[in-house]
Amino acid sequence: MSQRIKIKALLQTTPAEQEVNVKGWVRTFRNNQFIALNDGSTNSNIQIVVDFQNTDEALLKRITTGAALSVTGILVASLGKGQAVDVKATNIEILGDSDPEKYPLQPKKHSLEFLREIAHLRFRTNTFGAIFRVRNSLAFAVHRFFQEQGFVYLHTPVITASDAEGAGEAFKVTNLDLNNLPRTENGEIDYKQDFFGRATNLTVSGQLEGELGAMALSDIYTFGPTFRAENSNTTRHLAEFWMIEPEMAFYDLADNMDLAEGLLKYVINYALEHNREDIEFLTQRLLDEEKSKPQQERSEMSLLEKLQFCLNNNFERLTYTQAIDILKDSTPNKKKKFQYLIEGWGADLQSEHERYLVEKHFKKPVILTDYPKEIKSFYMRQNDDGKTVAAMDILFPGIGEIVGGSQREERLEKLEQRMDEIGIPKDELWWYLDTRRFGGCPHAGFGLGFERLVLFVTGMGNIRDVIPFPRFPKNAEF
RNA sequence: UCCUGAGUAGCUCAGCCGGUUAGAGCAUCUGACUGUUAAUCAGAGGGUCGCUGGUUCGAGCCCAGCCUCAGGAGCCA
Repeated sequence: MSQRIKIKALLQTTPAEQEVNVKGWVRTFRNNQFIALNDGSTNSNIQIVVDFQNTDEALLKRITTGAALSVTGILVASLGKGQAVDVKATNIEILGDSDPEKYPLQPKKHSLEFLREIAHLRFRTNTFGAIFRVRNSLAFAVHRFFQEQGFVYLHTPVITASDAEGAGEAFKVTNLDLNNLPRTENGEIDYKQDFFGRATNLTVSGQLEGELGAMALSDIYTFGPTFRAENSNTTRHLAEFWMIEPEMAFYDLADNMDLAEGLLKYVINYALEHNREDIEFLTQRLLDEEKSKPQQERSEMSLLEKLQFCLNNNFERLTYTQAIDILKDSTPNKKKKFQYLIEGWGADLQSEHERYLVEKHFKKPVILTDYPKEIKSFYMRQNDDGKTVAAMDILFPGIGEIVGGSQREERLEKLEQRMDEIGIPKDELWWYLDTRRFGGCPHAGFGLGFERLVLFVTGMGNIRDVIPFPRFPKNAEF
């Protein structure tokens, strides 16, 4: 028997009456004669032609939507119009039956909400097949980008003890008997008796540990899961998500921005080159979806055009102060259309303001820099004006903040002074401060939310649809 | 967590002013057809109307609480 060939390769093979073997899952079985078989290597199916008059009827009955088959047959030019080649089956083996009365996927359009409830099977749809092949390419491209530039992939811990980073609510990690918690004399939980001898949690960011690596290896990046116990119920947040966090010694803020912009363009370009078919499918999916919307709500560019536009244009770089000036003079601010009106310098920007800048004013990705220190983290380098820090946020259309980064404060005194002001315990972060004591140097880094990147490249609207098994409040199924 | 909307067949949805036996399309099953492209044609089966309580002679429909989902906001990546 012939060796199995994947459908992606088979579809590119010239038919010459050769025998082939394909394995995959039935998408549809039409007319008792035509099987659309898919193995996930591509969204396209191979059409299997069954000689139903000379095939056992019991076998035909078992060729149902979702069943796993091994088909051996002859590769021929198709007589039909929908495809170039067919496999004329000579032997069909049912590897796994699929009860059609119970199998939830039908050969029809399903809502994303329904598919989210059957996340274990949604990979078998065209949309999710495309999404997860694109996600795979983007992940691979991230590694390639950094590896090509000599960055070291550093694994930072998933379990951490520091609760001092201020990056959001953390999930507690404990081994204690929750029904019988040991208490101290004051009645507090006695974590000394816990597994690590202290309170621990799942990491909310690998940045601080990443900086330690950069202070020896020069350029490092992390790429791993991150956890936030925030009760966030939005299309842009997950309780478990993947983050890419590079840290670079001897980089300033401008170097940092160049790297981030370069990374985003590199990985988008990689996906366009390697997942053209999937991105074209997702582009069409979006166009079909928008047909039901009124004209004014439809996007000006298709997904494909948006991605290409992103590659061919420089991201707009401006300071927070410049952004405030633009927003203050903007029509929605003057006409009081913003829910939060921009009155002056110092206010945090709301989603509506970021959207205005990115989607209405500049109509391209925007990098905002030099925010007021009050609204940013303690580790960001203070600028000479005494008011702002060397921070940068990259804002993408439809997504909002996709990257958040900064030049890090390398001056021990300035860092300690800021920690005191905000009330961050210096003793807990003694190891972090040590890097400023022993050979501290200018350095910078950023965090890129991987799912937000996948959201942008696939054109999907809900972050829960671009990670295989999303974790969010009230949901940890699968 | 807050605001808004939704929850009726496996899926997508309709259901009038509270009134008799809750409907459609698709899917499924049975049969016909056999080069189909979400095949087509004919027929059949399929319901705890999210849950709990209340109002009423009578509730899918009204009221209260809860649960879940979606969109927006906050937190952020």
